[in-house]
Amino acid sequence: MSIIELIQDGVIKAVKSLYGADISPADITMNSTRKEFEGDYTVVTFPFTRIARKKPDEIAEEMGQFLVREVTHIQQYNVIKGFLNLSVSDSFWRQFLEEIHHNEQFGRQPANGQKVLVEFSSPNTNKPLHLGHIRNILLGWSASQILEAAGYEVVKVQIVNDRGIAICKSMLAWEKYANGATPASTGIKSDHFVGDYYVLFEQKFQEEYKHWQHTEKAQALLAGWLASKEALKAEKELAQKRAKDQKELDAKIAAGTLPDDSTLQDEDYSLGKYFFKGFKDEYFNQYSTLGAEARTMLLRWEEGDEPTIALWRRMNDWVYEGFNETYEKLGVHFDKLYFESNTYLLGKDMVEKGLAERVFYRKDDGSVWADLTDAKLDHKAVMRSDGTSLYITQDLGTAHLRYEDFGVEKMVYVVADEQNYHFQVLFEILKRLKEPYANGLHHLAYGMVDLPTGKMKSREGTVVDADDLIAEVVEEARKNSQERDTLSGISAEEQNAIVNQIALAALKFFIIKVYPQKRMTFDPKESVDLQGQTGPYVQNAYVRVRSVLRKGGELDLSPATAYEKLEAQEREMLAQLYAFPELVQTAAGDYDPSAIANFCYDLAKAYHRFYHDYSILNADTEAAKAFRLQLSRAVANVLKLGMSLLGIEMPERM
RNA sequence: GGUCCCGUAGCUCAGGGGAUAGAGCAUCUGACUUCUAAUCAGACGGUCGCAGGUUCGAAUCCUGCCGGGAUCACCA
Repeated sequence: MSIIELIQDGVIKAVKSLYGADISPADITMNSTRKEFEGDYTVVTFPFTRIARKKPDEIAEEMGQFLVREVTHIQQYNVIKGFLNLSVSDSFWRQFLEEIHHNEQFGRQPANGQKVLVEFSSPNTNKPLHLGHIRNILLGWSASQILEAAGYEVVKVQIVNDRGIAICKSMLAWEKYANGATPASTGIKSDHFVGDYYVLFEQKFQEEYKHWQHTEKAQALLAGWLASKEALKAEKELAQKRAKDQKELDAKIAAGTLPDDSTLQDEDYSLGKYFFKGFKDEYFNQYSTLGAEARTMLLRWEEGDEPTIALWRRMNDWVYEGFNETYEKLGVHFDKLYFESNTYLLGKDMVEKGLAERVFYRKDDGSVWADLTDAKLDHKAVMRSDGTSLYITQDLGTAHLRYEDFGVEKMVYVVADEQNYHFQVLFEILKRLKEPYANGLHHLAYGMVDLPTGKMKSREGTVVDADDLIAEVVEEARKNSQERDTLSGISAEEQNAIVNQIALAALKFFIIKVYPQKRMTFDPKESVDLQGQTGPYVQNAYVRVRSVLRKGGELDLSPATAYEKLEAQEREMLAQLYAFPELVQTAAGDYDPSAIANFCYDLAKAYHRFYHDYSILNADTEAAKAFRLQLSRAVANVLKLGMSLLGIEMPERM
């Protein structure tokens, strides 16, 4: 039994013995004692006033006496305004520390025999990875590590969107404009190389589109639209948008972030522009030459045309090579990759099964639907009238395939919160199809990443590239490292490795510490901070321990048993360490890496303060010295494991 | 418009029924002959979006409103 359970048990007995009532652990409010008061755990006695018909202070007093008498490890108590603060005996903490200080895996739970699959990253192959992918990857990796620590067997996968019109655009642009250039011939990182051709396609297409807008055909279409009701609606919408933009601009000027003579002049609120913006897809599909060529290429790909497939393979391989470099820099890897080119036709047998079991119905036009209105969702199409698959059809099939591949009872999808509805629908359908893993599905949704200047928009070129960002934090860490001379004694190679560890700790911690479901603002300047509530701050606590342990050498730690009176700061850290295993379980249950990040920070903070206030190697007694070395080691172990659950490595020095 | 997520210090975020709401950044002030100062201590900074309700007790739970975002395709 844990000390917390012992106390709860004691409280239940106390209530029974003192007031003759039966309560359950759920009726007890217990927290760790606030720093400003003496004690380790606090029982709130207000809820018992009704049962005892006494004042909180009286209850606390009686209960405190009872617990000290009846619960072995409760040494003393004090009462403040109805709060019963309990102190755990020094010997309990000493024994706890004795048990864990040498255990580098303390906090890791034994295998629970369950298997979980985690899907994350899941990029498209037409563009390099960006900041949004980084949040996804870090959350996915971290969630995987946490689940593993909580006892699950974890399978890490991604689904790669390697097919479709987007990659065809890159392929076409490369074929038309590259003159045989390759990543090797240009020296450009290979996924960026492919992305450049995607961008080039969009440029050429825009040029073509602009040109077309002046043709008679285009002007006639515009004139027709201008006479329609939609144009009236659009006019209102534009007027509203203009007013809103003006208000924002005024606010910025008032705040002094923009010069007083700023205007909205550059913005085009004309109806013509509005129309052609909305008409873009139709133009692409019906009028554009480049659009026709790209669609032809997709058709050829679907027919299995050899040269097209060869080009597709070649360009996708470039992309994977580039992605792998980025994954390696981030320190993540996958157990299996699923490719949409293999899975996009899956799910049709599940549609059949669903029809047979009346989970789906067929409309007159042949399309197949699920009626989810009784689950407060809508009707959802799962197959087109021409018998082809939809996105969700593929997801149904892929889920089933994964179950066949791995026999998992849980599946976690790390996907941005814009797809919340999609996953509600997907999970509901899988439940109705009675898939065996249907109750173990979870969508780990996370909010978009904004920049201090606003949303990332590819059209405006404000997307933060993953590789650039990593390079930037490494550079910052290098500069900082050079300003100190702490690494002068070691090889350049080791220095590099450490600088990398520090840089990535800064970046990763900055992102993971935020609760996943929250939209977050990513300030590049703050993300490279190495001080304060940051990854390097936590690393530094670890490094301090390592340094002390190096200096301490092979000391005999057995005198620790003679350490008599623990300091408040020591007890605080012990209580933190004590809570770690349960935190791992909670974080796994909530799929919440930010909880681990915040814990690591709090523990590091407590250690930094302790380190400043007390001497370890020069402690007054051998007992204190041995005890503090044990404590330091335990803290280091937990920090190292905790941070590893976030995908962050700990350097030995920094 | 329906549904979902978010609103806490100037900024970035913790806390998710209990004590006087906490950190970091920024600003200011102190602490390195002593285990790594990537550290520590202090000052400054709050109508926890607003209004009701439940409760001995609400930043936390409920309802309504306001603000921000997402989503509501035989797209992915």
